[in-house]
Amino acid sequence: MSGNKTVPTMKDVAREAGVALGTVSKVVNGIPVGEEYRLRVEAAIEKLNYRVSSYARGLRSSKTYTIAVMVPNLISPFFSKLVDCINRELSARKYRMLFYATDYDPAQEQELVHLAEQQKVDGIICLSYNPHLQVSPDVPLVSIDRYFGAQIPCVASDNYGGGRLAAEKLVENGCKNLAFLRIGSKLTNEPNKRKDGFIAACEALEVPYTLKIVDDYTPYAAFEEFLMEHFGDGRRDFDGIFCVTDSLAHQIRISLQGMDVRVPEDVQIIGFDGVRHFGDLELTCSTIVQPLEAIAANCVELVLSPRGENAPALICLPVSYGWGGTTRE
Amino acid sequence: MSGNKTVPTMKDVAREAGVALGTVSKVVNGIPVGEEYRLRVEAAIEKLNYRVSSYARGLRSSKTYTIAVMVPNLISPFFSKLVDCINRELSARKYRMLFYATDYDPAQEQELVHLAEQQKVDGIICLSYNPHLQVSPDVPLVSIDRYFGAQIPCVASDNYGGGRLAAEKLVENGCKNLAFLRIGSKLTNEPNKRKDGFIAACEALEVPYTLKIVDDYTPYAAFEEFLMEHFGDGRRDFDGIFCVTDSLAHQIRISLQGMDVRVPEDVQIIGFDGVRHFGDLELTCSTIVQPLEAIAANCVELVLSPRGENAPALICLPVSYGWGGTTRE
DNA sequence: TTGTATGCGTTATCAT
DNA sequence: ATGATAACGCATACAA
Repeated sequence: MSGNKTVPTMKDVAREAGVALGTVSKVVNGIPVGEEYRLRVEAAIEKLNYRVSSYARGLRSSKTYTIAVMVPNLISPFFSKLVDCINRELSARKYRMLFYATDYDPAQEQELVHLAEQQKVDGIICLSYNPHLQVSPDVPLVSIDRYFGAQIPCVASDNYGGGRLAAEKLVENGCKNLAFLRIGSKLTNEPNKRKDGFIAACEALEVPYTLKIVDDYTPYAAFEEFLMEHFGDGRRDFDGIFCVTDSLAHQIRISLQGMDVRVPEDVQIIGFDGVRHFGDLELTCSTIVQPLEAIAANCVELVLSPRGENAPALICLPVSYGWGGTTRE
Repeated sequence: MSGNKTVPTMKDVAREAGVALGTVSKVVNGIPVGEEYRLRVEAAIEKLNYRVSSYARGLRSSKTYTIAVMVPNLISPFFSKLVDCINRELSARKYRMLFYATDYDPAQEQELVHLAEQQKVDGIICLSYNPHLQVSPDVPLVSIDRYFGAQIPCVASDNYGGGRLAAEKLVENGCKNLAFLRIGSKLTNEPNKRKDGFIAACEALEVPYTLKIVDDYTPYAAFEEFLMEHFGDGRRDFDGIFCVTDSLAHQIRISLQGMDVRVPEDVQIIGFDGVRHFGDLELTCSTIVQPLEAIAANCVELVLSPRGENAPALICLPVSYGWGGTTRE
């Protein structure tokens, strides 16, 4: 016992094992070394309970095994499950996750990117709402759901296909008059394509449709009015509604039930995301399910792989329909 | 332009500003320095877009402004909201969050503690299911919901009071026959006190009660059987049920409705946690709400404050009742 | 194959 | 108040 109560360093291990510093480093990094030496070093490491300092290592080799992950928050079940999946994917590869929440604030997003750079992470995975995000070219960045340009890979669900699928399912279930309800950022991002796909399918199927689209700052009451207008006094203007998210679908369903409109008997509703009650129970509504595991896997794969020349600029992953009680069948 | 494409270092800033290295360091760290010099340094920092390397800083001063946070997963809305709150609290203090999910695996929890130590974090906040967690004494650790002993501060809700409150509310709402349903780890942890408080209140109020307690590995079907036994064939053995979590309350409600038992007309249900639909909409059931913001604030406060002699060993935070549709009133 | 020495970017301790 | 210099713990090129 040295009697010194400081945390052991590589030098301590070397002294304990009676070998040179470099030898310890090699053992720690899995570089071949004499069997005899290796055992001595391993024993010393065990005895001293030694751990490499990732700060010293990061300083020296600027490889930190850390990825920064940035989403608006962890309260929304969609985001939190996404981060959960990314974390699993990173853990499996022995990477650590530095987490940042942005609260949809572009300035904070920018700030966090800087923080992440300062932290010298090996890469950044972000779901950003800042269209002008400035990112230093020497830290790999992968974007989810927002296309920044060819130099920044973007991973997203097949939002367009999801919109089509929603319309097709509703029609297949007998709907004759459809509506698309959307609340969210006006910025061009991948989820906007949900509407495009929906419209395309409606037109292909020659089914009439109505759009109700409002921005983030519009109170939900705008939808209440819309519903009152089309379902008040026994009116049943629509028999199929596609909502841009499961969250909106949930709220619409509550509102309709408050108006004595039956779901799914009078109106069928399809949401988007695939959110489940308590994260892993039933779907909260019939929905277009986003493949979160696949999205996460692709993000991690992209952010860790050296930015090859032939790196894809946009990866679009297939969605699927999931029944959750708000449609027939 | 130096033409050098490497990231700028403090030395570069010093050269650019025509001052010494130490001066730059002082400016960066807010240590008083001549006005003239400060401006020159700040200009150089701006021009070169310089960022301190937290790895070099961590190596030198072993202060990393990073806290490791460890919970079983981010899928459960309770955990994800908890982590969201902790993250907010850390961000406000300019701390970063290193996130780890454990999947309830004790071995993995231990592994992650080691990783966190290696990472040389300034502290660890964890919600652990490993009763034998070994943690090095020189990294501050704060535990949520599990009391490890006087040397490790624990932050928890007033689970006992919550159990009492649940029973009292049910009785206040007219219930005559209560049941407590629990699924979860058998390990002694703070949430176990929910049952104790419930029982205490039932006995004080002289209301009959029944317990149905199973462990994590029991399939949910055990509860189906229990319900069939007490509510099948028109039986109504209980008119008030206290479930150990909102998640269980949700499942019980679904099962009961499938048996044509009306909630809350025939049976009132109270859960525990305060989980909301989509994180911020209505409560998923009538429930005992845990003060997550307060829990997070206390954890962060404790983990960052030097382990004083008079540091509390257990902080118990008040819960409240929230109506969520599964009780009358 | 093993040991030695240098430097990564900072901070802190000295002289100046 | 400012400038030079020595660590911090590790990886690696180089010498033995």
